[in-house]
Amino acid sequence: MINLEKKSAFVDSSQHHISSSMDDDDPSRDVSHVKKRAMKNSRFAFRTKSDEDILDDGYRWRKYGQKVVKGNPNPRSYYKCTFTGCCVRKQVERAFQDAKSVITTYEGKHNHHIPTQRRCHTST
DNA sequence: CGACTTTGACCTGCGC
DNA sequence: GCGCAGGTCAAAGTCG
Repeated sequence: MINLEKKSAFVDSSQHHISSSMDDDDPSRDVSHVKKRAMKNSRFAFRTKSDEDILDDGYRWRKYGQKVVKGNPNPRSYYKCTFTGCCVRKQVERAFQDAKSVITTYEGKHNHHIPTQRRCHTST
C-alpha cells in the first residue's frame, strides 16, 4: 500500500483546516437529517491535502462500501477499523473543488492502541 | 490460508 | 405511495 511518507502529508495538512461536522454539544439543534447512529459519538472531520485517498493513520481499515454522493462527483469510501472490539468508522471523500484534498471523517473513538504493523508483509 | 478490496444489491429515511 | 439519496452487507476474487 502506501508508505509512511503519506503520514507526513497527513500531519502537515491537519493544521491546514479543521472542520468539525458535529454541532458541538448543543442538543437543541435540529439534527433530524443527521440523527444517525454514531452522531452522538465522536465525529471528527477534517480536510487533508493528499494525492491519495487512503490516509494511513496507523490503524487498520477495511473498506466496506463506496458511493457517489450528490454535490461531489467523486466517490465516497467507507472504512471500518478491523481491530477486535473497535468499531470506529471512517469516511473518505475527495473534495471536488480540490482534487488534491480529501475529506476524512472519523466516527467513534479507538479503544485500543495503534497496531505495530498493519500487515505481515513488508512494503518493497 | 488469511486478510483485504471490489461491486452490486438491499434497506431506510425524507420530500413531494 | 413513490422516488431519490445515503449507508451497509455479502460473495467473489486477489495477493503474499
